[in-house]
Amino acid sequence: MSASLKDVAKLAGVSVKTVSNVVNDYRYVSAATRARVRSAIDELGYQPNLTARHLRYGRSGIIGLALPELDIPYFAELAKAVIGVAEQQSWSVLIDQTDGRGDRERQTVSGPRAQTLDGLILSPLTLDASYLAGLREDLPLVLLGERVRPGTADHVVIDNVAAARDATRHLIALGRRRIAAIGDQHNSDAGTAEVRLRGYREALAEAGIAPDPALVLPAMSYHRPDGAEAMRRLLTLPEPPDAVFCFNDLLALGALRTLLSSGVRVPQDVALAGIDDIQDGRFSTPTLTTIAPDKEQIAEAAVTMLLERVNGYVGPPRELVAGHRLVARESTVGRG
Amino acid sequence: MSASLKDVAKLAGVSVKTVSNVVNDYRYVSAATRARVRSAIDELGYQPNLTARHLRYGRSGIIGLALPELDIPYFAELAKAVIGVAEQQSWSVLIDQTDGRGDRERQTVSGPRAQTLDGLILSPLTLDASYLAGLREDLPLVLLGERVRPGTADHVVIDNVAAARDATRHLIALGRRRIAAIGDQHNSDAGTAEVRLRGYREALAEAGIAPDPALVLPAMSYHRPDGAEAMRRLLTLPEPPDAVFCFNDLLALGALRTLLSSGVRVPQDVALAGIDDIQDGRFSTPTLTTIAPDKEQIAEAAVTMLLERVNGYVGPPRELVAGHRLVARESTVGRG
DNA sequence: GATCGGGTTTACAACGTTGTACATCGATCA
DNA sequence: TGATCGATGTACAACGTTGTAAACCCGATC
Repeated sequence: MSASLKDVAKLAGVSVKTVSNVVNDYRYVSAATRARVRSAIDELGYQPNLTARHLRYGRSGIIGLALPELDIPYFAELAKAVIGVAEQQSWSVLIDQTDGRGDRERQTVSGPRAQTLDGLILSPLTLDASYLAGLREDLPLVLLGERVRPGTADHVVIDNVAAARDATRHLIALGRRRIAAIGDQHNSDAGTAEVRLRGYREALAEAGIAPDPALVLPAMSYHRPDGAEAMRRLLTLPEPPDAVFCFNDLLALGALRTLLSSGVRVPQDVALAGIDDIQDGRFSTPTLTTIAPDKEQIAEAAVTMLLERVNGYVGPPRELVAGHRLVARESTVGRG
Repeated sequence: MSASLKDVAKLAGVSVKTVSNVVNDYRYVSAATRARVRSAIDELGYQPNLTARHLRYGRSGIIGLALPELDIPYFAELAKAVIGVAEQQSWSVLIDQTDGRGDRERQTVSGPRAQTLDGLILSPLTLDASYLAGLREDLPLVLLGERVRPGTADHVVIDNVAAARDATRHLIALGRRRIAAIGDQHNSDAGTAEVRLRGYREALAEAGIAPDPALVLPAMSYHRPDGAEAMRRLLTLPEPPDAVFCFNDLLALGALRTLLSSGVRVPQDVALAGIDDIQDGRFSTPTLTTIAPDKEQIAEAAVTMLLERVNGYVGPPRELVAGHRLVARESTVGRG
């Protein structure tokens, strides 16, 4: 058992509250008393019991971070950043993995575990409207990503239309004309897939390239095997693409695997670009051209907005658009 | 504010304790009362306040997982598994990133944040003896990995000597004779590096291959750039290796990058193997031969051992050796 | 008809903390 | 000299929960 205020008080011969006052640097404690209490604290190795504090304050000091899976590099890197930022402000982060399943996501936001949280940063995959219904109505919430109707909660995004457009423009600028897209998803509207698809189409339109529906491939999820599979199908087309834009880097790495093991040269035969700038893409061969979202900024903004809400800020839902930039690597421009 | 027992009690016209009894399925509550309380609970949407419970019980329901960095795939995959197992038993996991720095690790185990934890799973990089001194002496602890003198706490490992030996044997069986090792670390004794180096040497000795010190390269840390850099140096040797065993997969992926961008063929010119079986290695080109530790088993064992301690088990420190197996892929055996 | 016993319910205290209100004290001021 | 003031310290209650012990009620027992 660790020492409590009571133990310290007894040892120092003062009241419990006085010890509490010392611990909290309350102004009106005489130097003598303070010294006596301090030494008692040291002697007993007292550390305040955070659980009791949290009960008293009606807060837990813990925010939740709900994301699909930690072994997806983008989310791992994001989690790292979020934890880092939160830690700087003495907040702890509890990670919940939703597996991208709607029921798990709902449970996360409404289950008893959510009860302990002072706020939640949610990076949903399947978020629909019914979702927010289950919410503790007083739980501060920040949403990450695009799959949300604006106006439901604070959220942090990147401009996915622009990101996809930038990537596609880059491929066009290289002289490619048959540009495929991997990562379409039919079921979800207003999802990431839709906006990235829009950006892709806009870039094609700008360049006066007629869109070919056969070049737009769906992906069940956004993992490497999905990209590999989609690429296999693209290679069977009578007229295969000369460039592929994948809606995230994992899909691109999967596609890359298929290309290389099929003897297709990248980027000579097919140029390849993704989104996320995960670390793997910096060490693949060829290295992967990608759109790099500013993850630090995203994490920083998410935590900041959330803590503002936790601290009582009220106001209409806010949206922050974090920056992104094109990082051209070997998979499109070859070896410099 | 969410409803408390008191609110429910008032609505149902019973005492607070009776509501508590209903919530906890206490035996002696009449059917009528129970029904009345239940409906009051539903009406108010009552959910127990876990913070208060934890205070009452002297527990937080939260275990810590301290690891170097989440963006290292091995740790991300491990974290995923640990969180999954803990969740099944209704425990929450709080992740702490130590960055592999000793001071951060020490802070993790002794700082105020540790105060809230019921137990800690620690995967240290620089753990030394002074480390455990700062520990809350009553904090249940499970250590992961090898960098620990046995006898200090429960810990879960794989047989790193055997793992390294298996990988090296595999390279030898392919007919390679100049086998390099990347990942040596001088400063730490009894660390992962040392045991893996030992396994490597044992396998060489078995095969009657004279060890060449020039083929053993250190790595500052175990990230991709370290592997890439070490490989660069190996390639400058008058007699470069025909195989490389890296002490983890990230080093191997870094080395692979260097090899391929130098025009060296893998595995024809140089065969390559790592340890960890991270997902990247299944989609690199060539795919990466590796030693796969049973991460599920590790996570399962760590959580189980920890919760046993939390639940009062006392006894001498235990050690569990989790399984591992060789996964031969293209980087050694080429394309099947 | 008083006693017993078991089911059922309740009041109270406690986990460790801090806000509020009040008590105490010495010094200052009219 | 007595009132006032600020500095310092304290007792108490409360956050929401549950263990303990005791109270209550009813039917069965003697």
